[in-house]
Amino acid sequence: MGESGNSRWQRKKEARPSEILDAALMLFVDKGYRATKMEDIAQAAGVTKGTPYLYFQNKEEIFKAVVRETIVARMQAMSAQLAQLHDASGSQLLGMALENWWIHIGATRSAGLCKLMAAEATNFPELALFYYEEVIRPARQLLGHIVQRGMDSGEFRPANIEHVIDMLTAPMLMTMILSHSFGQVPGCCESLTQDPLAFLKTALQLTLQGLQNPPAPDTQS
Amino acid sequence: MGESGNSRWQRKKEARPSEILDAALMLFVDKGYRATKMEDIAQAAGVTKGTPYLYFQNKEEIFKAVVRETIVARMQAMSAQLAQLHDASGSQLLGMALENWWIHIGATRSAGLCKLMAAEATNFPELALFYYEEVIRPARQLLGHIVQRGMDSGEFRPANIEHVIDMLTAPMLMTMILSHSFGQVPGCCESLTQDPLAFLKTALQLTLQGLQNPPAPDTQS
DNA sequence: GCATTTGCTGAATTGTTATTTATTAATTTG
DNA sequence: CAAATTAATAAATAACAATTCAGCAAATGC
Repeated sequence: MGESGNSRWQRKKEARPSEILDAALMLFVDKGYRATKMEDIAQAAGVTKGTPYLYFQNKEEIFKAVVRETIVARMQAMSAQLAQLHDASGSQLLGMALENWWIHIGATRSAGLCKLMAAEATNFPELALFYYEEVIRPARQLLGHIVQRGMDSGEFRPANIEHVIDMLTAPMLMTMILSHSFGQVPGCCESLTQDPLAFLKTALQLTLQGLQNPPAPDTQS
Repeated sequence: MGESGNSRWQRKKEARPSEILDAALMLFVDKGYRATKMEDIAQAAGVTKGTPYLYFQNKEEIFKAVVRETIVARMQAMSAQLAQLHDASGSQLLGMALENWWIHIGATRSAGLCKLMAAEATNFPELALFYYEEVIRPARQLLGHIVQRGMDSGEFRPANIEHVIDMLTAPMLMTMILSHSFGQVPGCCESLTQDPLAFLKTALQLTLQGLQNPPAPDTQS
């Protein structure tokens, strides 16, 4: 098997797609969708310009494949895992859901894809729709089910479900977005939470505290 | 004075800069920084490609001017206004600060600039630094002072100031970002808060409730 | 080894866009 | 009203980047 520098290239039909997707993930997270050049992806994957087009229709399909292989796959695993726990309380389930999201997505490269989509949704509406259907809707649905069941069982007091989902979601989203935007720029770092997980836990506690049944009359109907 | 269609163009040395900035604001909010073409700005301002270069060095300077004329100017006004109120409680001040931000920035086109900066910070680090110094740092400092004073006076219990700022900020940021990303894409709208101000008020109540002095031991030191 | 297949290359094509600058024409001035 | 001034134009420049495709060379089979 030829070493690097020996023959001009290697034939690797099987390995190419995942090599290309790995390279693409890295670059998309680093530079965003538009700013990532096909040639850069090719080079990072150890091939030349034309090769990615032998395995994927175009840049857009590469992006979709990356999202499927990372975020969608992990979401499904998390979802299945939570579905097992029929005896856990709503608070416990929400805590697990958010902590899992943080561990498997928020704290990984994939979080960069979440930021990327918020960043470029308007310029690439087809990608936005894809991401909405595959990621945002299922994720919100999962949280919504947990909250709804908690309200039905009397664990949580009645409240606007969408607002509750937004509240559970906002700290996570902000953390993912900031750490992949200003957090990457030298000189802007001061404003970044040094310990994201601690912040997320605090935020969750606060929201759950306000959601618990007895207290004050404030959340919308 | 020639009407439109009469002579090929009008000379308006005084009015040009603001016409150009108005057009630029609209387009930046709509398409983002990179995707906004100088020629589009020119056309929207009723001039041709070359003209903006007579009044501004380049695209970057146009963007900075837009941010100064909108967000920075309004922040200074809000800041000055809050500085007057020496008798208000911390909760009141925070409520006013966030509601003002929503009214004067969050609910206006300017919110699109906030989203834009989060979106493109990594590709345009110089702009990111400018925005950080002119907007993010002052805004966080203002909130930080209010929270600090509230903690000193005993109104708020001790907590990690940066975390509190993040918590106050996250719902606002998320609302501004989502409404200018997925919120603009037909088909993604379902997930958007229909009544952002109601959501923001709910979120603030919840955070203040957790910050008030007596209760449970949860926020970090 | 030789012929065939096919993974891969890289030059060419097509399209985009920030910025410069020579030129044009509205306005001003004397 | 004819110079002089200068706001504005628009063509040219200089990149850059997605995608295509004719041809090359690594595998494979015989």
